Amino acid sequence: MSDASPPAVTHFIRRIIEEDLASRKHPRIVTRFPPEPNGYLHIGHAKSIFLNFGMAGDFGGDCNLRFDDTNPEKEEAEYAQAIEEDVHWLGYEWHALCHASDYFEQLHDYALELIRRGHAYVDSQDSETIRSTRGTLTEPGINSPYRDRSVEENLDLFARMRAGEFKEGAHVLRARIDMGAENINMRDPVLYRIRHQQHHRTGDTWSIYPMYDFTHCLSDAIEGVTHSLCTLEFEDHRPLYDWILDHLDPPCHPQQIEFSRLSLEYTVVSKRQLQKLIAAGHVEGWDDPRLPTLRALRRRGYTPESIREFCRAIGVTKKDSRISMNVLEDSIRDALNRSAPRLMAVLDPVRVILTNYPEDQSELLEAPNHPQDESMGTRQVPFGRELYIERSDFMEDPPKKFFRLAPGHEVRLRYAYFITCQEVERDANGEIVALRCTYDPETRGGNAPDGRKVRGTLHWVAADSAVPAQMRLYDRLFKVPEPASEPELTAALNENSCIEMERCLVEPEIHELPPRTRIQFERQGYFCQDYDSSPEQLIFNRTASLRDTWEKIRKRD
RNA sequence: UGGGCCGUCGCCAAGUCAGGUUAAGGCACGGGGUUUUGAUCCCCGCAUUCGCAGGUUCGAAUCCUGCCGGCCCAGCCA
Repeated sequence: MSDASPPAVTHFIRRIIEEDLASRKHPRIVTRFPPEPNGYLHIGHAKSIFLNFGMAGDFGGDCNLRFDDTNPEKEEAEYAQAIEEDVHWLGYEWHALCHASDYFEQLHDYALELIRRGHAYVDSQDSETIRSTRGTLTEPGINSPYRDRSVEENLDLFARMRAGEFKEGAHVLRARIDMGAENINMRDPVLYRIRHQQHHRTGDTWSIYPMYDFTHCLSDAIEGVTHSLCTLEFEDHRPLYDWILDHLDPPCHPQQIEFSRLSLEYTVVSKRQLQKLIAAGHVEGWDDPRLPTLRALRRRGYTPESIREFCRAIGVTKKDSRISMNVLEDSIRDALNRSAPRLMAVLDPVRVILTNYPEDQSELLEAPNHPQDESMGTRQVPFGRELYIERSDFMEDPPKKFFRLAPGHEVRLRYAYFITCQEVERDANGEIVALRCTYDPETRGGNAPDGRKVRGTLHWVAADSAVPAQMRLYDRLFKVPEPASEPELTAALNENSCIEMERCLVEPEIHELPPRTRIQFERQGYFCQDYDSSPEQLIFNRTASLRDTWEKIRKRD
């Protein structure tokens, strides 16, 4: 239980920054996390947040949160709000909260300058024509007939585009680069398009909106970003990023560096696919605990530090990769093992009657709240003649390696007594309704004075004080590691991704803990109360199960 | 088939730019120990080999050449 923070992981971006600082290329670094406010953040965004904010933090620089809000038809203030919350929840504070839309006027000035320098022109072809004249991967494009308009005409047309004189699609502003470029992004890319749409921040003041490529590099430059970190698919855009900055006089020329995006096994992160699952009712919403969105992980019980640890563990490279769920699970188990107080809860109860325990007697037994951390204190657990244990902890005809309860077997009830099963009671259908057991009064607390050992220790709750609860046991959403490449996404869904246990029982101590406390129900896993939970109707989400070696052995044999 | 990028253990990933003896670490897996959670924790094992084939060199995962495999790009999306 050391609290030494894990060593910083070295990677190529960290090394570039170290070199730039050492060479005094930059006295200090500035990064930015630039989401488009058109959806909720997910675990993939966490990697980028961790990288951008992490590098700034590690080197004493700044990281801005910048909304890349250049497309009014897809963006909403609601998403921006949620993104701010999620970044904060992950544990980060931005240096400045920025919006690309804050730069619309400056961007427009830069566009004017590009036109004056003869590097941009207004094209009046329709989008269909622009597409068909762009060429293909192997053939060059052909010049627009409007490519050689005079600067004056371009300026006039662009001004009228801004003034809203034209309908959408009538004209666009294009960079004048090279229709024969091998890199398709350099074939006179569109810089501005006409959109008569309400923008969530600028309202109807603009009827032209800048494209990503024009906006991003200049926004970075305006903010003094030194290292513009983005994912691999923008690699082909870097020449354009540099071209725009090289053909204007921006305050600085940031360096774009690309890294591979995160993909996780057994899940999907694309907005389109998540939306589909929600719309079809396969999950409850954007914060359904089975989803990889940050809101969902939070609801499920993941801690911000466990997600940061996950991001640290996976590293940063340019290699396409798919991370195993085990890594995510390991990070939350590690965090919660250290911090979660322990309690007992029985998910699928079977009654136990201690035939030799006095009627109407009860007592309180002391139990530590954490087996390795005494500072977490102890609690009193009520015990009595009638108890409940886990149905799966009893087998009438057990295999040899089963050292839980069985007829004639003696086991320990954790922090309580040794008990021995004497009799099995069944109802008319043959269902087990109760186990009649005897207890050994000499073993109070869980140790036998004569030194005899038992192999099994079971969790339990007392019948008259246990608190009813519902538990939701989550598992991977899909049954295949790469659902996104499945022909039919929904066919790959794991039908057991959420198992609701309705008749669970929790020891009464639960009422002493704050509702969002992440706890370990011993031998079961880590849980926390769901948003739907109330003191009258407790509902728990299982964040992660415990490692289960017995289950592994059982399956193997 | 144009351009860009990538290939080190089942999954991640150091190391590659400035070649130097037996290729970090994590997850997973296997074995053992401690244990009142079959949890945790601790120990041990886990790539004679770095996509493949040649070449340079006293010496190559690192340099050169040629292959093979994978990802991305033809939105007035980001």
